[in-house]
Amino acid sequence: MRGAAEPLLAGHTVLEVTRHGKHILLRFDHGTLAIHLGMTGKLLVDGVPTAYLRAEFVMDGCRLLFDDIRQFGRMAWGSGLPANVARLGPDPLEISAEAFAERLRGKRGRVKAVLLNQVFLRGLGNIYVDEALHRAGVHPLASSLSRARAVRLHGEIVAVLKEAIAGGGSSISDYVDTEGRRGSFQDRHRVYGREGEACLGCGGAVKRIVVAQRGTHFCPNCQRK
DNA sequence: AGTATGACCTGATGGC
DNA sequence: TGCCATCAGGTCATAC
Repeated sequence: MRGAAEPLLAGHTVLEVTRHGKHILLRFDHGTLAIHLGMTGKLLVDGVPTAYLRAEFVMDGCRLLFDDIRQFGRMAWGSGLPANVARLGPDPLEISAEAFAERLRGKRGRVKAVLLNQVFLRGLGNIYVDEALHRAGVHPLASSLSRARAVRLHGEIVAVLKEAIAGGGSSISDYVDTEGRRGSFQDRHRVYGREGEACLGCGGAVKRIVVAQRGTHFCPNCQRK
């Protein structure tokens, strides 16, 4: 490895690669390296280094590059899990609908802000929150949901994540996988980035507001508080 | 506990 | 043509 973590990792072996929320975990025999891609980060296998190279992992058989134009990405190390990773909430694909509903019931505040909070639920970013809320018919400013609506929301979160993963993710500008391939899910966004365009459900105009300091896209007709 | 604001960072975009 | 302001978003620090 070349980069800040070189003395820590030189000579050690990657035992396993997993995902934890938005973090990619490289497990070693003496601890775990968590990599967060931020917005524009990329992990590239045998890629071409750019001016934005953050780290290079030189391994038997390949080189793994951590490239990040905007430099919002970060790496963290822990002898177990890094602390900022260990404190994250449950994975939406693992928690049951009932447990999700119960967890949401204990939260006050706007549902969009709650879903973006990685300590509440790990892995959802701005795009997928907007998409899941639209599918579930829930207004981003809703502040308390019935149990039935919470269960439905969980189902739509799971559906959106599974479809996005199957589509290779959303490549708005920078995202590519380790082979440099763009995702296709951006073509299936129903509200995100579609301000002023027709809602695919009712034909009305998609509206954009700011919630929790994030651009928020929704249909005022299909999504209720 | 919630909400808001600014900082970080660079490229794309629009106005003049 | 070119300069400048603005925007995009994940997380964290800080303040109310």
